[in-house]
Amino acid sequence: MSDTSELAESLRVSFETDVEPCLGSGDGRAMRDLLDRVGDKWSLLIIGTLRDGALRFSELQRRVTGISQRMLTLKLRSMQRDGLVTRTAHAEVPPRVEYALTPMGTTLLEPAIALALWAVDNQQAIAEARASFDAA
Amino acid sequence: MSDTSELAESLRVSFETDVEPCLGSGDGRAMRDLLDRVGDKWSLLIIGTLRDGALRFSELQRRVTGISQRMLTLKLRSMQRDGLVTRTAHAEVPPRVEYALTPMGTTLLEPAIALALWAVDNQQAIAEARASFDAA
DNA sequence: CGGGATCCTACTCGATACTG
DNA sequence: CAGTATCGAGTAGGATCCCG
Repeated sequence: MSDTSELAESLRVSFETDVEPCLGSGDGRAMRDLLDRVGDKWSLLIIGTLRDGALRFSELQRRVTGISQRMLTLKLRSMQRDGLVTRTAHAEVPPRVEYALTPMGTTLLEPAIALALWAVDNQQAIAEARASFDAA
Repeated sequence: MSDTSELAESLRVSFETDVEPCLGSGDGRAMRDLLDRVGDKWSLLIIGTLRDGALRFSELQRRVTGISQRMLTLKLRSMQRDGLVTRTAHAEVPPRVEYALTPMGTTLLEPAIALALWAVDNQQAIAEARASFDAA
């Protein structure tokens, strides 16, 4: 596990000019916008599911366990609007619609994976912290 | 900008065993837990604000623009429970309470910064994608 | 100063039913 | 198959007042 200083050092030049106004103090517009978009229950899971290539609507719904038809529609529409996914409708019977990540959507995959790894690495520590906190 | 394959390659060993069940298909328990914790409107902004060291409650509220007293209290309590921040109350008059990141909270800073940088880098592209989508 | 207790609103999300 | 439409419950989050 590398500590934060390594990354922080490599990012020092851009850190104060770019991150300061968005992650830390101030209004954090960019960060808040991002969280409004993909900080919800499903968006990152959908993006993760699309990482291997295009999928049709029903296949997507089968893989993202528990998502309702409605939410899948809504989230896909929103992500399409933001330029994160493409929607390709094939004029056939029965209809076939495929969704895929755009180049920009793919670049989001990188920090998303980093976050997912953190989640996996620390989920047990968090559970323990929780338990000991609740004991008091 | 590096594409995703570089990181994906360096993480290949753990990717399928660790990320697969959480970011992509399946129930995505770890990822969902993480989003439930820090995927809200304020948590990551608070963590970002604490990156330079301990701050008192009122100072925190002044820096995280727009947060209500209530939400700051709630989020800090939740993050303390999860072992992400520490709360130190000094027995003085007037009372002084300081919050700081735990080591685990600091490690979360790393992927959080990566995400913040992505947000900054892509906010304009997203705004443009939105505009052109709405035009149709 | 650093909260706790309440009240209230707006929006999210799920379930269900219907359609091209 | 891939949606759209509608309803209803739950909840995040803001405003306000009070307390040690």
